[in-house]
Amino acid sequence: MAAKRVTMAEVAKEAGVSIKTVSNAINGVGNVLPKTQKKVDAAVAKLGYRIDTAARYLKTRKHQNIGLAIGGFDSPFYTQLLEGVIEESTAKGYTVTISTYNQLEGGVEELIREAPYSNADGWIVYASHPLADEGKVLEGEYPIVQCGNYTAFGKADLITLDNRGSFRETTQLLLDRGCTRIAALCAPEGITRDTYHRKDAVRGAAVIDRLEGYIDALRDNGVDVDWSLIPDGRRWTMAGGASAVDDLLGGAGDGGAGGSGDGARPDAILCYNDSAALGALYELQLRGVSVPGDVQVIGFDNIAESQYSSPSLTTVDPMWKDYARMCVTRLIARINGDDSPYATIALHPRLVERDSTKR
Amino acid sequence: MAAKRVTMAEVAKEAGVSIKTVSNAINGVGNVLPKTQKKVDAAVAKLGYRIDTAARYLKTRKHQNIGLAIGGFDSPFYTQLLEGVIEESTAKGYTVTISTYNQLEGGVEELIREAPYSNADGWIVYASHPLADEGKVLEGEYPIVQCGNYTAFGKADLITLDNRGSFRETTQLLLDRGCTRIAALCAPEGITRDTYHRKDAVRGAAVIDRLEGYIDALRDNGVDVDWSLIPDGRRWTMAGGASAVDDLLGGAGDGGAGGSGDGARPDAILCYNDSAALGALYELQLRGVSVPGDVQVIGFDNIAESQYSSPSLTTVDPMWKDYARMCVTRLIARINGDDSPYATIALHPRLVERDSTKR
DNA sequence: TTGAAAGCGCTAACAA
DNA sequence: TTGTTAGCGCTTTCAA
Repeated sequence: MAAKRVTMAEVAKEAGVSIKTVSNAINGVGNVLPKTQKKVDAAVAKLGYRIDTAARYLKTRKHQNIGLAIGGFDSPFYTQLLEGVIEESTAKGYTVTISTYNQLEGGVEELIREAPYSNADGWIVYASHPLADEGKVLEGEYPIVQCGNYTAFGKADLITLDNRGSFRETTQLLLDRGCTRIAALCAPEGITRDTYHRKDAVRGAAVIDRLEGYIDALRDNGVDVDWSLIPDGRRWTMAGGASAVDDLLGGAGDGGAGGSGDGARPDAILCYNDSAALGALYELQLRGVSVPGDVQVIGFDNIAESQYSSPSLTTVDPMWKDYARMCVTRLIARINGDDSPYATIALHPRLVERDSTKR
Repeated sequence: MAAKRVTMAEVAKEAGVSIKTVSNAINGVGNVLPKTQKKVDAAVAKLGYRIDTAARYLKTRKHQNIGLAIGGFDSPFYTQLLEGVIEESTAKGYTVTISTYNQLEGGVEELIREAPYSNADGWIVYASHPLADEGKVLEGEYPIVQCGNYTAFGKADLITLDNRGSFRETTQLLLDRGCTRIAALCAPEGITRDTYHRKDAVRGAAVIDRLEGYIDALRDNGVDVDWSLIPDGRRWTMAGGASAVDDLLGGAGDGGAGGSGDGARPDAILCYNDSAALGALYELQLRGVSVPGDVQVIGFDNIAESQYSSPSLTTVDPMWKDYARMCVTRLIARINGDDSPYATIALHPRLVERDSTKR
């Protein structure tokens, strides 16, 4: 169980130098003569010495470990964030502790409050909703980097995605290619022509941002928003996407409510995620609608399945690895004393063009 | 950055007792008079004291942290394992360190070799292939619990899934319901009627085990194995499942090699995972084959999408939470000195019946 | 039942 | 450039 047996003292004895010299040699601190370094290195190798990080912490107050907090694992995105965080942290000499807050009574806030007592030098916190009390819990000297689609109230660095800009660009691309009836799947529950002005009441910020980007582009181009092309309240799943298409094309749904379908058929469908897009693809083909011939389809997320669908799905890659890398870089800077003003960093996703859109 | 400011000494002073007493009171060790306990509790609350686990480790050699090692995040299964491990560990007062070994030059073995020098009291290692050197790296006194579909060579506890038994039972169920032509999707690359006897050369143990369970059941019932019902070498993806169905029904494939389709159409399709099953479902319906009317379909994994497909997918739930719980329980026992003989624990999955099979 | 003091493995002043 | 020494915050003998 106990694993660290060889101590610095033993290495020092073996090398015939003092403990301090061993410490210096190992940490590359101060000036150590090449021969001394060699003697130490040899002793370390011979004895199989490994530094005891917990003992080192007692003096340095640094664990060389960073924490990642997420709600749970309900979105495939978490996995990618985690993967990126592990890679980047490992590369920078940090280990990773992971914790979920969905089952905690106090939620994220409780986790953040407990963070200083963990064995992590700082935490990356993915917030799945705005923090309570205007992010009061972020105040303090403990390094926290927040990420996700909600504000950090200027009380911590925030890594986020440019959802709005991304959807605006994607919509613009379709417009540039001559599409005139671009559908957007799907608006949050209850968001329709009549309720759009009350959108602030909706908590799913990413959805709203994406919808706004879509609307921005239409308006930029003098195109009126046709709300019959924006079905609301579907889940972002294959079934949700399929049911929305069902609505748009005016057929009997397989689970969704009856739809409108008052206008002509859309010539493009912009989806809030890939699952919905795959469901849309499925439903379109079931009805004999050609993709991309009759309708072009674009997803968001670039999940693995999207490149194997038929036709393969054009989608927006959020570049989670870069996202994760940014979180880690920012956090480590803070851990090392960076006290520059907190910043919001909105990463811009990249379009991955495949067969579901025309060339 | 440094977070732990209040020390035991301060608590002792505040409570008017000695450090030893505070230690005893906090850890529930020895006999502490109720009044003394109260005084200490009050001081702890007043000062906001939190024990410094790193300092405690110096004496106890226990980090109260367990490590989880996986290759990467290429399978949704990893996420579920991780989630279960976090829940169970947290419940037992352990934090979780996570590490991936796919990018390590030395692979799992390297990670296991380094494990004793980490800040974890033991590691749960998911092996995605048999360990080199007959698991030699497992020898030593450091607690490791292996999990996954490969042997631990009797050198560590192994948590695994009863893949063979599960497929046998599922096949039996279909037989009991009168199915006579049950297809199995998909055999590993190169495993056919002619090469089956050489199956030991194949490294994907889970696949072979599942295939054998299927064959077991057929033989138990005196049914000959019809290899035209066992397409080989597909990826376990939607596309792979679709292409296999394409083969079985004798059409032009969308990526797979040309198939046989020499016999009558299958009346049931048993899939090695849900993704393939969903692809099969898709392809069957595209061809106007009714599910479950003409063909019953069963998946494996119980991924989220499977309950939203149409028809909803009958599948086998590996019960990852229980699996994870078992890993943690076993590891903590070992950490606490359990030195009973190493055991292999094969968990039995549970059938989740939905609409893709008849009632 | 509680206290005093030593020491876990390491780093960092301070000396030499 | 290297050695000596004093702790970091905790647990744990050994006494009281």
